[in-house]
Amino acid sequence: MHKLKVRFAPSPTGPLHIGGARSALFNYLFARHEGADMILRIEDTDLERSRPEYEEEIITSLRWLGLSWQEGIDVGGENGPYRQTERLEIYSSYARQLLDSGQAYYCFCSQEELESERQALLEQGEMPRYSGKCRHLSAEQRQEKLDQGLVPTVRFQVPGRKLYLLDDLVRGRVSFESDNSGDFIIIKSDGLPTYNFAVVIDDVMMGISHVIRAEEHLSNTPRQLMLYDALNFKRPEFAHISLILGSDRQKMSKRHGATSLVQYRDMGYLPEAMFNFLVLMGWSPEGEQELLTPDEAIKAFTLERVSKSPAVFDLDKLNWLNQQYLKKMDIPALGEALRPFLEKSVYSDQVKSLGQEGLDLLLKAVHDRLVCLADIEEYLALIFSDSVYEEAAWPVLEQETSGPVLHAFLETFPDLTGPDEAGAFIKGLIKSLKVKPAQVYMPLRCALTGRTHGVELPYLMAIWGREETLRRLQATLDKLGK
RNA sequence: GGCCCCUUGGUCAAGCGGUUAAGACACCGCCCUUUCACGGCGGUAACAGGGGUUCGAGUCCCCUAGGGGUCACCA
Repeated sequence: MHKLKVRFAPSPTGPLHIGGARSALFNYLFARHEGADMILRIEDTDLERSRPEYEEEIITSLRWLGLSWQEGIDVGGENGPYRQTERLEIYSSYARQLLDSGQAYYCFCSQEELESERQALLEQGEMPRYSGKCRHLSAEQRQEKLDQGLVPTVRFQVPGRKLYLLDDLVRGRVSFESDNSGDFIIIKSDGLPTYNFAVVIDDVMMGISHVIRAEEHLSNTPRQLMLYDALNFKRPEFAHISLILGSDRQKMSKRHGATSLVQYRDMGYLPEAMFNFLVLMGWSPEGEQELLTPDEAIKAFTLERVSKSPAVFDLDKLNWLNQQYLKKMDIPALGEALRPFLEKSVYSDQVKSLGQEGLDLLLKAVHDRLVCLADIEEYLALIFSDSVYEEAAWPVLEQETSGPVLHAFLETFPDLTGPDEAGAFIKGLIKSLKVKPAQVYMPLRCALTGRTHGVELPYLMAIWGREETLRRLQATLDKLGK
């Protein structure tokens, strides 16, 4: 029994998409669970759209997620090269083989020609597929075209009336009729292979045992099966996992918000949370566990438990997961994770002036409330900029009991050293004034921040110190005219 | 339109012939913390429809409807 092997084979035509990340992740989980190897291959045969910087970005994204692979573009391996544009001789030699055995032929039809044929068929209500008119060109005709300077494509000759069966590891048995597909191009006029051709050859040459990919490739699979047969290749196992949809049940796209992994990273989602979230999209472990470490996911992952139906991307759940992971961090780790966000903040200078002690206070104050790291900015605004009063703050401030409370605070608030003292002071105030806690906390909060929600007041006071705390209070009192 | 796939609460989902149809997110309520939040407890809410098969169907089969994917010299 050969060692099992999987691959993730993105096109460097854009940043790594959520869906692509999930495909990569499932390959990774399968590989780790089975003790298989994983390959990272770059499918860059679309010269127009492929860009080296996307290749970099995709690798960065995969690493950020915590994935690793044994062979591939950046780590090497004995089945390279791992970039398709560096394997062109391989594809041509197999194309040659199909040409020689009569299973493929040169096609001289121009793109304009093909387009108008397609339109004509469409108008007749027929389905658009290649007519096969270059199929039977004689050697002379072929030479004539070549002499005219026409550059041909190579088309695979699809066998007629043949049933192709696929026993997909997640979808079960799927069958296709060969007649539904016209002769398709395997080598483009620029000499590069098309996806369906290159993917088959690479998967075989690289010893891939399991092709785990998104469902959008399911209807490509019959064409690939034809190629496996024509080339006398042994087929790998296939597993087509369902798509991730936007909230309107359409394929995820820009208008659904952030779709790439780096965007989520930059918003301050933790890789562990993203990993956990993605694992739960289209797969579930036995039992009721929702929070999974990578090792737990690896241990539990099997293709049998992969869902057939598409999953809608649920930002609420991601947020919840992220918050869970954030809360699990200790203060130093949180500070570390938050550092880039603090550095690029408009309040970065104020944060620096806080010193280590003040920073720790700040971290403790926001620890339980952050949903994602980028949220820190709104808390920094709360602390470092003048109050922006929200509508709901005024009724609180205008309550009958609020005036006396605020004045009492103003007159007796001491110079203090930490949040515990500040908390004790507030409690004392409640006692001496004989009012309900809410009648002290809420007006104070509104007076100091202009908001009805926010971090713990004692922490705020400790961070500000006496002078700043009272200045804020006075500013609000001035506004109230009291 | 042809072909292919999918269909359990708003969302993720468990279920693989017999269950009061789990759990999680979101939402709502209560409690805790003498504030907001965090946390705890509880609640609302689902087998797309119709035929079969079976003693018995969310689970198996067929049809209908809905959704999605794909039909490129893109992958």
